Amino acid sequence: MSIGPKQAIYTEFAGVARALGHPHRLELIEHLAQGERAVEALARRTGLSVANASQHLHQLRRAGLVVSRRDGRYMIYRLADETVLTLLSTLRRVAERNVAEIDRIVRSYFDGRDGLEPVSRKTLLDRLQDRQVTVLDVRPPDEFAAGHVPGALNVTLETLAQRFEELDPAQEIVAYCRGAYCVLSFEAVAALREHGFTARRLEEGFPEWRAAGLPVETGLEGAWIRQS
Amino acid sequence: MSIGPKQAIYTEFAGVARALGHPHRLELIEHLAQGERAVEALARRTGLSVANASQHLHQLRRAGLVVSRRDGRYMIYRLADETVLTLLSTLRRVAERNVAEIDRIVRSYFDGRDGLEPVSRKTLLDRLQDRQVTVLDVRPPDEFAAGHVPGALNVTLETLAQRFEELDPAQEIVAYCRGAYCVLSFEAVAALREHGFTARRLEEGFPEWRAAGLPVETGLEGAWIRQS
DNA sequence: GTATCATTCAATTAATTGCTTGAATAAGCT
DNA sequence: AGCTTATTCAAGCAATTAATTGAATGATAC
Repeated sequence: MSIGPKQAIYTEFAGVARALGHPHRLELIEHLAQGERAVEALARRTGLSVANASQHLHQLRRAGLVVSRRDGRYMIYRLADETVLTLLSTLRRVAERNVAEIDRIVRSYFDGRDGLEPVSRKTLLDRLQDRQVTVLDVRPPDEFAAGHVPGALNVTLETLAQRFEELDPAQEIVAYCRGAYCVLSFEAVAALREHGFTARRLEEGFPEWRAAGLPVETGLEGAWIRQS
Repeated sequence: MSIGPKQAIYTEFAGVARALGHPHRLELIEHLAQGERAVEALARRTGLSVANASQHLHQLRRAGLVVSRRDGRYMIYRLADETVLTLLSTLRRVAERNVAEIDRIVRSYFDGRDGLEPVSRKTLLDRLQDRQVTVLDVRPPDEFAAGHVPGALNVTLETLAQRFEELDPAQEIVAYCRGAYCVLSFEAVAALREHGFTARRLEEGFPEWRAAGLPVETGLEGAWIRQS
């Protein structure tokens, strides 16, 4: 029995959805959202074996969500285009809204660490222009160097813990990292609050900031510490 | 080994994506986008066995994409909320843009039947207000009755073929049905063009029209035929 | 050429998915 | 109560998927 064109097209749509249907692949996409990466780097950062990462990347490529090119002996993967991020963000919104389990996980892991609403991109942009805020970027230095919110300080949880006194207690602090569910920004906010700072998280991560066309700064200038 | 909160949340996201990862479930959602339906009605319209449809609906419900309530001996399913349609629409956009196979299918099945760009919702709305257009709704009468583009005529391909002479050849015709890939609207446009009419498809279906907050008319008044 | 490194391929295993079939619930009708 | 209808459950089978392992390919460095 042959299928009609609608079924054929829906099969392709389903193929794309399936490609998003594994946590490891979502995490690979999260890393690719920071910039293009080779297989081994992705495997290391996600904790997957290289062969396993390679196979997941193939599935993403077959679905058209990522593309690859060879550079010497490295195979460089990157997201196919910016609509992939939009799709992921929509998936997140629908899931947060309709899956009770997500709310439960967020509460049990993060509650008490972040009782306040996260800061929206627009709010942060406004405060940034008035220099009313200190921004912390909790990602690894190479991702920070490839692009970050202008004026942001790049810190690890360790360096942060050692250098609280260098931060201005009068100024609100906003922390962000790769995406909405980065544990690091939750931890940073929790640590800051314990020390009496006013701290909140940015609602999403840096890829969404850049995708929204907001200003981006590159380089390692603000690694630590540039007080505004 | 235990997994962190991010992995746990990504597992939930992946679950939602997986629920969209089967053509039958996408088709079930397409029908549910027209309005709430009982299991047997969905099974009949999609050509699935009742047990099979029931199981697919359970998966959609587990993922939070649909909800159900009992009404007498019927179990009525409906989309969880309007964000589900947004997600589907985003999935469509990403897939159309990045999956070469979809372009191939569209060409081989539909090309020659629709060389022209489809009409956007906004364009149709403008022309509607100037009464410059005849709108055809190619869906079954019950879906038409539950809501349609104001002034649209509800036709089947059969009735259309018999009553070309009742249409005004001077006026452009726009046809639509459930979604972007409804074969019926392609067929209707093809038939109309063969008879010398200027006909195009609406870019998407009625659910997207309604979701965009555009005017909706209900009832069977325009079943056939109300010349403007 | 040989050695080395990054990636992919191929084979295997365990787990999951999709579908069918027939029985079990659940609600309404007479 | 008994009958009918709508839906779900449970068992079973074929097909697919995820992950591991070790071998094979492709490219650079010596």
